Amino acid sequence: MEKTYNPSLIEPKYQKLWAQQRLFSSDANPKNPPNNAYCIMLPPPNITGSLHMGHAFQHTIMDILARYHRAKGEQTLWQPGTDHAGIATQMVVERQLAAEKTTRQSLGRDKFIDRIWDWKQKSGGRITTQMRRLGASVDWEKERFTLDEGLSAAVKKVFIQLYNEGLIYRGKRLVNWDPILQTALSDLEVTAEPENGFMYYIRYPFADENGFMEIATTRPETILADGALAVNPADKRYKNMVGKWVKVPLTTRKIPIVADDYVEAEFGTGCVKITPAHDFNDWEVGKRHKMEIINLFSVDAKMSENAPKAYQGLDRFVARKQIINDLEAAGLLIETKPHKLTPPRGDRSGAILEPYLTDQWFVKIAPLAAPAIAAVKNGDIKFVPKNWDKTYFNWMENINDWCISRQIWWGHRIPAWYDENGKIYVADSLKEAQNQAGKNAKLTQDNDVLDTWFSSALWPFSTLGWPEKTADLARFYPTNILVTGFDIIFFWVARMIMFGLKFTGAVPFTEIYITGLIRDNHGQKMSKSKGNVLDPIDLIDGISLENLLKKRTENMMQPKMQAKISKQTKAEFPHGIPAFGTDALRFTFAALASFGRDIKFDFKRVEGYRNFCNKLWNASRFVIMQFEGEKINSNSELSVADKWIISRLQNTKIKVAKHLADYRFDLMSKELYEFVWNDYCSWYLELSKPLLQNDFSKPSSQATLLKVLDEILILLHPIIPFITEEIFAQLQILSGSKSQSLSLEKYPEVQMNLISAAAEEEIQWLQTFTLGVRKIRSEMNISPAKLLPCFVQNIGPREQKYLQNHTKSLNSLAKLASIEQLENQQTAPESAIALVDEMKILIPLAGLIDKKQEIERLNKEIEKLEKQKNQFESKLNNAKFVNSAPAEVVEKEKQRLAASEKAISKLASQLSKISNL
RNA sequence: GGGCGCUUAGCUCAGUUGGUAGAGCAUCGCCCUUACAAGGCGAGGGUCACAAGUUCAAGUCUUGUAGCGCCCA
Repeated sequence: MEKTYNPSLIEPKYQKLWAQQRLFSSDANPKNPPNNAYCIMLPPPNITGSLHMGHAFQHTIMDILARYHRAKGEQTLWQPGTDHAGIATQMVVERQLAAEKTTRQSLGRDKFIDRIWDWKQKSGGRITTQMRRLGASVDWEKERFTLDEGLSAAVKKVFIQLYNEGLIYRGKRLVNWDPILQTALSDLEVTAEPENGFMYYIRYPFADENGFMEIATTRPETILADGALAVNPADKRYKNMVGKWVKVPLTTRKIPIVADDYVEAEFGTGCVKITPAHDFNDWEVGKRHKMEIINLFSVDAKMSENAPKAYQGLDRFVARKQIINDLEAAGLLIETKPHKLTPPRGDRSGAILEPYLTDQWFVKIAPLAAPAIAAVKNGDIKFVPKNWDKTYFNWMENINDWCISRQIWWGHRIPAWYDENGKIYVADSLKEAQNQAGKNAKLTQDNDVLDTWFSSALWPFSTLGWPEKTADLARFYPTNILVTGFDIIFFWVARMIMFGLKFTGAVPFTEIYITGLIRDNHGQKMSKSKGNVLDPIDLIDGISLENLLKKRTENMMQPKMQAKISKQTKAEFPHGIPAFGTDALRFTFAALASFGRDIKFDFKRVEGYRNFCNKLWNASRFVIMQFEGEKINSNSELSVADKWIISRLQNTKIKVAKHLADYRFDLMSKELYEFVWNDYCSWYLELSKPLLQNDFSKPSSQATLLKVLDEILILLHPIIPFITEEIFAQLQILSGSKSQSLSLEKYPEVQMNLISAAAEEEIQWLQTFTLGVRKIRSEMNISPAKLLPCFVQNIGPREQKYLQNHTKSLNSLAKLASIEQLENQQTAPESAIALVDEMKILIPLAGLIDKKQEIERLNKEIEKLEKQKNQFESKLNNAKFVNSAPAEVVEKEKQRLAASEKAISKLASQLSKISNL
């Protein structure tokens, strides 16, 4: 084996091996009845995307679960695939067309869609390639795409059924309209951040008398489509105005003043304009008061023919300027004040959205939401951590109908046809629609496609072959757990639950693990525009500062930021990023996976876990070196040290299993980290060294070294599959066996009979002994290489036995020249002292240790013990404590007091002894 | 405005039914000891945001205050 762990030599090997051997096929381990199946659905990544830290994090977690359950012998399917991402994908290809100075319109619908498929062929699914680098043990043979034939059939079936049940309807509604993409968006695709804008104060002259009403608005261009002015009915200022009419500025129209509770008297002037066609609230008010509805804009947010001639064809913001000028000229503009507002923007295009009146398709959501709420309330589905159910309920209980039509071309085309009279026929095919409409009807299909999330909502069962009754569906559905981020609870999770229950009658998954969001080391969201993005592949392979800078500052939307980003990057990564390897990155993700909602990612952590891999690597080297040319005898009698590490191993397995069951991957990885580094490497390997020198204890040490390492590898394999696979292969060479892969090894069971309290007590004694000597050595500045003589005194039968068992080990661990026993009445030489329970360890000062220093050290130690003693004493002197605390707690406290008193007296007598010398 | 959450060592975070506050990194010593300097041995470092309450006992339970954050409207 190489002296240093080098992931780049290991990882490609096993990536290939796993793929070639089809080790992660979900057809392995089948049993009938299918009571041992385990299934995770990969949240299908967007095909335009690439693997980011969030993916890598979630994929690591899913992989740990998949590998663990597979090793437990369950028939495991981790279902991969990608999402067609309607708008995002269409934008990518439209941008290419723009570069070629053409448009999708001039290309035509069919050619455009062909073009997207071409693009998908070439560069789509970049994430799936990267997933292989991460070691994701998905079943690639089952990979699906949301526009696959089968999945498309499922979408159609669902649409038709919902339509026939009246749960999908078409209607003229205000929707969030993106004037750049020229499509409707669902509520969830809208973002709103505070921005600087203006509040305009405007006069509306009364129609039949002198004077004005004054209103405040942030959108003066919509004046032209006003349906009324409104005031609060309780507002005394305007009591007499209700029912009067005003002239709409810059038009010839007149509108009434109405009273409506919606108006807040304290806001602005207390009088607002109502524009039913261009504001969601106004739409409701308009309906209540039966107002005229004027649609002022065309699809690209320019003034339509419904606007006065002077403004027709103007962009909305140009029109706003013009209208303000005209109002001012007419003396109707009172003032303009700066104002913070939160305009709705499209999450893809960034355009300010228009509430826009169009015909759209909607899912009537309330009847679907009710059972989906119940499923979580009654525990059929559990959120992990539990608190997320509140977020879910909060949204589900206030849910609006879902606008599912999009005016784009890439996606599932809506299976609806219209005849000349506009009558709708929803059907599986044109032929079927024609059957419904009659031979003579001339049918045209709806141009729109469905929201991408409509097909993703079917993912857990459509990927398994639904609506066909496939074996996979029977075996793997309902799936076991969904792993995803809280940002898509509404977009995706809730909709899967609704559709899953509706169409399969069962929940799509029984647990939902909500991961935190990976942020940078300052807690900032990672984003291209902030220039703080880390690419998981760069952490694996490493990247030079130069390339990192290039990556972070290339194609910036705001070139201003470039200098700042360069500076930050140089400060954080002065030498770029070293290659840490996949395993180190995966271990880091596991260690970070606590239940917090934000995860600050510091690349220093990766370094630490890379070091852990190196530690494991070198420990394995040590083990392998102990066997060169030797047979392993696994039937020899175990030493106490052997029993101890095997006992510790059982405890570790118990804890690992518990943490996995609780989805506490952070605690799971910490447990393994500590066991491997502390118990196995720091103590057991060191303990084994003298035992390996002795022909009697050697065979059991060899066997134990190997057995424990072997189990360590299997336990760690779900987290760090590559390095463990490589070490396993090395051990295979040693033992001459020929297992194909570590991932086929059975997960080790806990063996309760191997837990030995006696061995744990004995080794703990040995550890305390060793630490006591080391502490003296270090505090007295004695070289680690110097072998020290040592006396022990006040020895009971237990100590007698332990000393007999471990003299060699103690000599080796504590670097002692000798351990001599003194009778209690014998006087020891002038010494530094350490205690192991009742027993004294004495290290003679002679020439090595400064007396003054030892006095100081003892004083410090006694002071510390006194402090503790006082705490125990004051507790025990408190009658209330003694009377009300459980007896065992009181007893424990008494023991602590006694122990500290004994220790103090021993140290104090030693102190006086050497002080008097 | 409604909902959810956070505040523990310099930094990043654990902390089980309340019972002597922990880890990694960073810091400071001493060591190239034959698995590992990506390492070994040892050390220092905390009024658990603040206040009140419940309790024999509060980082942990309750209420309030301050600061920060996210989601929804």
